Amino acid sequence: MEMPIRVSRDFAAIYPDASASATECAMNLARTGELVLGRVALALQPLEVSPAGGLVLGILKDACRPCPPNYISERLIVSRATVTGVLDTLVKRGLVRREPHPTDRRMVLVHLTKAGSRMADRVRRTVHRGEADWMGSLSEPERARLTELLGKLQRALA
Amino acid sequence: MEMPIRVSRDFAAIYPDASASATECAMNLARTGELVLGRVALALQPLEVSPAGGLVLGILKDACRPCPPNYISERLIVSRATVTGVLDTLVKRGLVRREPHPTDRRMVLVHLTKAGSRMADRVRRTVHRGEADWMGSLSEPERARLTELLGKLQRALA
DNA sequence: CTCCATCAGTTTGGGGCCTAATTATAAGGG
DNA sequence: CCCTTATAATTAGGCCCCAAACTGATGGAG
Repeated sequence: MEMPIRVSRDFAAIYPDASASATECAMNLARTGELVLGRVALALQPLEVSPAGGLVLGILKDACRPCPPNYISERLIVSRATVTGVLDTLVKRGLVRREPHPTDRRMVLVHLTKAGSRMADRVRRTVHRGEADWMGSLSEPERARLTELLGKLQRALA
Repeated sequence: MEMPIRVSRDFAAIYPDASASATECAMNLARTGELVLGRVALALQPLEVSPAGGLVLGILKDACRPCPPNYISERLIVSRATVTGVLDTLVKRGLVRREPHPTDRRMVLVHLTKAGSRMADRVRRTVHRGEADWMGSLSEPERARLTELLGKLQRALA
């Protein structure tokens, strides 16, 4: 497996209105993103929490108070339907509790349980330790440059 | 929404054995990868093919001959069970056909239909056009640098 | 006050992805 | 030749993700 992924030599001839450098960036971004997510999922496996579940716990922990699913959906940049599902599994694990909103009966407030609060901390520590570990192949200036380039791209993609 | 994603100022104090630059890279890699995949999925929507399905068609097209699912699974870096599912939907769309292997009865050979072959071409053209489009925010040297950094990281992550 | 557009959350249905277990076949050692 | 091990594909069960449809509840226009 070659790394990074490269397009074939005659790419430009086959796809005249494409750009080899753009295609290489895109393929490598997708690949690297998946590798990163895979590492995170692996690190979280012993905690029995999914990456999405871990992110939700973090959002609730940061908020310091119960939040409606709607708020979580916006922070996670994910549909409300997805949040419903993630919350279901967190509730099953006893990390989170759904309670009715005191005044607006359309809403639900998601509470972090004691166990959920502890788990949020463990998740963060575990994930960040892993990141520091496998990012060792890039120097500090390289990391800064990478983050900068990704930011530029994100502004174009969002 | 800030771009790129940045960690809070007191990150180092909260997570002593983590690295702020590593965490920022990881979060932005995950985010950017998802944005890229989202763009690809959006571009392919009119063709009624999923990104995974498009990749499978491309692999079969490149091979120039029928392939066993096992081969597709290795090229796609995805489990065989997943390939079974993707092939099911491609079969439903009439883009692909399963036939028994002539000598080894454990195996199946996946054939590209005429429609599948045409679709493989359309998918590639569509995706590459999109890439050239939204990668416009990065100059050629920036793209080269980004691909290089991603390659370095991939070697550490694989 | 009544109706209706809007909003929150869930449900439904459809993919994609995984691991583990299952079924069938193949191939090698005794 | 038989038995064990390995291999190919599928199935089962679970999570993540989405769009669209549905259910209540809210709140403003008339």
